[in-house]
Amino acid sequence: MVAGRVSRLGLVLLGLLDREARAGYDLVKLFAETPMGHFSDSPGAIYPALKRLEALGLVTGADHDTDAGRRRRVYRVTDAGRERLLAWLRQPVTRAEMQRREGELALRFTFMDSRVPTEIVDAFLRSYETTAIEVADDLAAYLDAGRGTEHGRFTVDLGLRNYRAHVAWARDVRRERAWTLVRQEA
Amino acid sequence: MVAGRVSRLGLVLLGLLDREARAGYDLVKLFAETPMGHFSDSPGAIYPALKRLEALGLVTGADHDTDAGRRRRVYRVTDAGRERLLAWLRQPVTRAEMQRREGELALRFTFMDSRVPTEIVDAFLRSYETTAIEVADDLAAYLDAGRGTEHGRFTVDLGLRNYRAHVAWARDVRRERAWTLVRQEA
DNA sequence: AGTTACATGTAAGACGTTACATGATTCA
DNA sequence: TGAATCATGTAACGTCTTACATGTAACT
Repeated sequence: MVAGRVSRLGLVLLGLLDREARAGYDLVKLFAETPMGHFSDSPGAIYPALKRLEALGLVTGADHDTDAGRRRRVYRVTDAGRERLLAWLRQPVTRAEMQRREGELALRFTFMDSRVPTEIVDAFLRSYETTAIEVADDLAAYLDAGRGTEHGRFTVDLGLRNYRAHVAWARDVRRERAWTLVRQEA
Repeated sequence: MVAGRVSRLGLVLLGLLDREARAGYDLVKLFAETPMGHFSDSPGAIYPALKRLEALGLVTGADHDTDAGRRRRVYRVTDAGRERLLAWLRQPVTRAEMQRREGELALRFTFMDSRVPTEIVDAFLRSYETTAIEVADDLAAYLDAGRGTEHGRFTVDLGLRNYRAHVAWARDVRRERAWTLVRQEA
């Protein structure tokens, strides 16, 4: 295990690079275009993040000269980087994480493709669903208790609706996965 | 208008202090207990933020000695602070804001209590609903276009469900507001 | 007497935002 | 030739996180 923290942006970059080797500029464009968990599409964030990943030995950058002599530094994930990425994906779903950083969990799911063992994905979705249920129950209890201001309660209600959507999502994805697994076996 | 940026945490503190004068410790506890848009309940964030607000002249802190000689620095919002808070609440709802910082908008609604003119609250909810519809439509279009990986599409689907919940929420809140207004007139 | 809760703060470090700088290439 | 795009970076700045420090008061 490599020492040193990796920021959320770093982990996302790791996930993207694991799929396909890319240059920093490609990633900048990618963030600007895709409607994902909204990250800084600013080079001032991405280039330093890539350098940090390289310093930790999680990615390696190689200067490729394109057809036209333009320099491009293409990064690819190392074995240690792949390990680190998997460690991130494998992390259990906690309430703290779900409440603190909405979207980071979904992001993890995004990177759980064919390389990740099915059991890990299943475990993720199961714990995602149960955790979302817990959080939703908490919010519902808060509303039942009748605390907070009127608008504060409305805001909590919005959170509650969101978590219910999370629950339904996890359930639906699991269902769809079960369905495709059955089809594959047939 | 006071110059100088105010962080999101700063704005939240401003909103809370506008309601009721409090000491830093009260705010620390508040964040630790309430299930709101998840902020750092760490003193290392809150105390400096209060000092920044004070330096900008948006709040004033006064040392009160409690019954028992324990020192407590109680902060209250100044006129300039109230102005700044209102300016924040009045800001139009933009797509960028909705996509970048989920929850900040809901936070704004939380602080729109009786002091805020009804028209502003109505305008907020209306633009909130239309903006959420726009964003949801975008995500739906992305899914229709069939781009992205399988799991990436699932993640976008989660986002879509969330935005649909936002739309429904805004609609319901508006409806309920209309209802209570009718009751008040009767 | 020792632990918990009250209450305020500082210091180090990491990270992201914004803005700027640089230079090559392609296209009008 | 000039503008837009490609492509990589740096510097300043503010803010949050984590961890630590300090001291009082209440409870057991």
